Amino acid sequence: MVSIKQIANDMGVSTATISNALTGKGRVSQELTARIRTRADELGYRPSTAARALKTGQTGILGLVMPDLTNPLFPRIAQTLSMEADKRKLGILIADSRGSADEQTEALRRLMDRGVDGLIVVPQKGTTPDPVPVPIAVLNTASDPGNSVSADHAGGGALVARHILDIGHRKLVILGGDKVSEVQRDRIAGMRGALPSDIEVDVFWGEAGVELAAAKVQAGATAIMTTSDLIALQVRTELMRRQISVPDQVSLTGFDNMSFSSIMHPALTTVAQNVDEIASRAIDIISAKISGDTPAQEGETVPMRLVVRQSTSIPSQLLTRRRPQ
Amino acid sequence: MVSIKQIANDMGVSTATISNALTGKGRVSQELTARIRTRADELGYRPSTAARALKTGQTGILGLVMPDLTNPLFPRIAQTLSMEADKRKLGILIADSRGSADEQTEALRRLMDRGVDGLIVVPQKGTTPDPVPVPIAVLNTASDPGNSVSADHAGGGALVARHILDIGHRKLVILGGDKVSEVQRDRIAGMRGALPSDIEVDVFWGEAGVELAAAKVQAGATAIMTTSDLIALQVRTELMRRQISVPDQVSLTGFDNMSFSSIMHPALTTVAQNVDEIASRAIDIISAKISGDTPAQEGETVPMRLVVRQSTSIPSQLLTRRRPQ
DNA sequence: CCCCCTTGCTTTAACGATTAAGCAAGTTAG
DNA sequence: CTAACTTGCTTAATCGTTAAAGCAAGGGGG
Repeated sequence: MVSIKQIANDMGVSTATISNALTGKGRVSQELTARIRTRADELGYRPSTAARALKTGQTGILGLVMPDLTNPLFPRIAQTLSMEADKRKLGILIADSRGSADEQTEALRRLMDRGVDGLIVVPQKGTTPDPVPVPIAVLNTASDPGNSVSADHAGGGALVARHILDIGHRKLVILGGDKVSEVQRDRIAGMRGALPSDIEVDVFWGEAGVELAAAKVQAGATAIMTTSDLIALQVRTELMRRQISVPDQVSLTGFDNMSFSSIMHPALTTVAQNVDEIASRAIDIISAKISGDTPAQEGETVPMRLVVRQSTSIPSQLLTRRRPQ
Repeated sequence: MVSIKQIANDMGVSTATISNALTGKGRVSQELTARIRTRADELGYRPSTAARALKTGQTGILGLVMPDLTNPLFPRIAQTLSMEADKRKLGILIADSRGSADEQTEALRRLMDRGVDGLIVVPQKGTTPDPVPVPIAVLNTASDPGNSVSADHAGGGALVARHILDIGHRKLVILGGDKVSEVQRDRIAGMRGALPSDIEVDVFWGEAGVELAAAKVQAGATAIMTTSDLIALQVRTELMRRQISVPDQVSLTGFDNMSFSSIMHPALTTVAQNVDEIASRAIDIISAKISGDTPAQEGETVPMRLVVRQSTSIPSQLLTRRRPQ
């Protein structure tokens, strides 16, 4: 590995001048700067991040903590984050907070020990990450007071609920996955908030809820809104078992626009997060905090987008009533 | 941040002794070592990875390069890798080689610049990562001469083909996603290798292949084997459009046992990778290489596992022929 | 003509750890 | 009793970079 010292010897100048020329700081003549740059390239000089980190106290590394790396959203977040980080010459060190809040604390500690300049944390459901001595951006949901940026989950819930109302459904089921998740609670709160009080609606949770929801359809409900595409797919399978057709007999919606939701049958109406925008803002926020600025937009949410596909349609009663006319 | 120097001053000994006591090297009395350890804990001492990296030339960081972080397998690889790495006190820096071979080279360079001790690379389809001056483990497939560890994709193909044969299918379709992918080519080679020569089989590729495969079913084929659950789901949707039922009229198989394959309808017969084992071996190999040892098992494959679900069954001709008896 | 400022470079001291070499005291062997 | 070794510590150099401070030479203002 060629160091600044070797370039200095090679060119007969001091290491300080090399450093100044390469970083653009200090005072070095244009001509010498150019020569140094050229020579450094020729020699294949690559600055030692370790030395730089030691001297400046900055590693140029961001820590990313996720509750479960197998979360289907993780890849998309990781990818956008990684691109945005590249642009700013930052690296991304990942850590899995696997299941527990304790593991989350452990993960934070490990990343801190590695000297990360900042942290991006998607908290465990129902937890608040411990305070840390480095800048942190929290990706959760608006109702979390520590939230730095997130999708407007409540708004997304409202979007899908209004869609279901608009096409004529009046007897609905809402199905959530995990009551502990603030995100899912916000989604459901958004749905409920968009429904007038004369709409009949049941809310179920978890695995057991899948059957309850299907049963409710047999008792007259015409639409099931879930908080996740994965749950929607499960419901779809249960409905199939009971020979209830989607969307003819019941409309079905998901959340998050996962890979399979456009290719399953029927293609699933869902609500998409603008993951790019969220990741990009997260990096903006954390970068600003690292530079000591007050980040603009901290705490704001990013609108969600309704993706209407074939799993939702006008309730069959309306159709049959309409047809005779 | 408390440094070794401060502990040294605090306790009236030299920094070398602190370092020796804490790392277990050199010669320090048991008693003093214990005292130093205690005091270091009290003061909340955390070694500076930057200083250590600078002096020793080792960062304790592994680079993970994937062709597409949104690849559904990525989360599982990342998670297991991250757990195994934790055990060995290693960190994982991620990089996306987004699409092109050039980007892959770029990603490698970025990670190298950060001083990673080793690299784990899932190469871009049809490419070989450039040679790098650090230990590298390649996760691809057996037919890649540079492969360090991977699932036995050909073996997996053979497993699923034999299953289809066993239950009585004689006219088959194989459907691949991308001809450029060595992984998919190996899977298909494995399928074909397991089929006797009197079996009728067509091989199609890509988007267009989905319709061709469905058409072939209408022309008498009774089973479709795909190289990915995602493709299988697409086929399933196309079959539904043509009112061909799975598995009554045609059996369908996927690959990779993705999140949705157990909950779609019908639940998909597929072939699962032992991702844990692969990730764990990858870390073993890279760790061995970093320590200068020759890794055991390099180049070996990990067996795949057939997961039989409802999407495959005895061909209907056999059933109808059998029933009258 | 002298003082002061600017420019362009060098000197020097860090950052926090590791590690080879050194040294004093105590131990063992012959 | 002395030479040689062991034990337990210290000294000092080093990894590669940055940055404050210093200094010589040239230029401009009064």
